[in-house]
Amino acid sequence: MGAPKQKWTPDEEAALKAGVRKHGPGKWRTILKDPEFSGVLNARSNVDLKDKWRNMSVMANGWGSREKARLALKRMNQAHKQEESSLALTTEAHSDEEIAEARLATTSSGTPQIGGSKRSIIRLDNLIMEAISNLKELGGSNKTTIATYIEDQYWAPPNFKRLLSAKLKYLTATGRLIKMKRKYRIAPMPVLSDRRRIPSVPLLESRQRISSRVDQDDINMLTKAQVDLELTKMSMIPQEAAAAAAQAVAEAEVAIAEAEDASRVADVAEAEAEAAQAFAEAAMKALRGRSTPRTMELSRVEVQYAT
DNA sequence: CTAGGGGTAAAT
DNA sequence: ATTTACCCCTAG
Repeated sequence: MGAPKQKWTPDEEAALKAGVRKHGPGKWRTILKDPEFSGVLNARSNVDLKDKWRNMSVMANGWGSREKARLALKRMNQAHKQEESSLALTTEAHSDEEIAEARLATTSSGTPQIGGSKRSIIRLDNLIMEAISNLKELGGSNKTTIATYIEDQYWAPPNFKRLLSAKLKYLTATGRLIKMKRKYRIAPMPVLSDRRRIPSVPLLESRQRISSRVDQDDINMLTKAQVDLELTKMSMIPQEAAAAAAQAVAEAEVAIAEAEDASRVADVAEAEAEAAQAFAEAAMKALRGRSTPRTMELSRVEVQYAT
């Protein structure tokens, strides 16, 4: 019964992801036949692909379709304050007997190991790290290369270049990236385990007594590309995300602009947090418009200076 | 063939 | 105990 097990290799996951990106979710058979992926996925069946995709989605979204069905929701977020006050995200009434709990769980798979209780969100950080390490360029990669990688690997918001710049700058300032000549390399991780011989990493130096808004959950950066999962869940997120993303992106843009202007790294970090969220949300809904009409208007006109 | 609902069992 | 991977089955 059960099955001996056979963990999915990163390659397979990558192939699956790529396949879905190319053919869209649900075309398992097609993906499997695609000579591009058949090499790696020849050991998997179409059903396996489906199941795997399901698992990935569940992880990433928290509500693929399975867990939500009727099983306990255990403990979930609890620190969602006021968030949807600006946009009336009416949970939509699908006129169903089913629970319409299809809201955007700000939870993500990060599993808030930190008591910070900040809204854990997808971080552009990981995307950048992944880009650099995947590019494997000796001496590092420059901004353009990184941008290109991320852009055609995922979906990038219109102001992505700017976000990336701010982000790169921030990462460099905090010592997580090393900038040499025009290239960025990943700094040797200080490691969160024990080991006091921390390399000469300037770590925090620019955050003097920043308000408590910015906390670092950045020490996260796992080896696995968790980001993949995040962006991989692109099923059909409610269009609610469109509006939210549009606004978030706009706000983040403004915030970053201001922060850059004031040369305050800390604020960039904060702005980045929101930008990352916007990025992720936008990515989810834009990656594949399968059943979603492109009616999403990214009106960035309703910017509100809130900070 | 695919989506999903249900399982079992191995890994962690 | 939870996750993860595989299987099975049924309705479209």
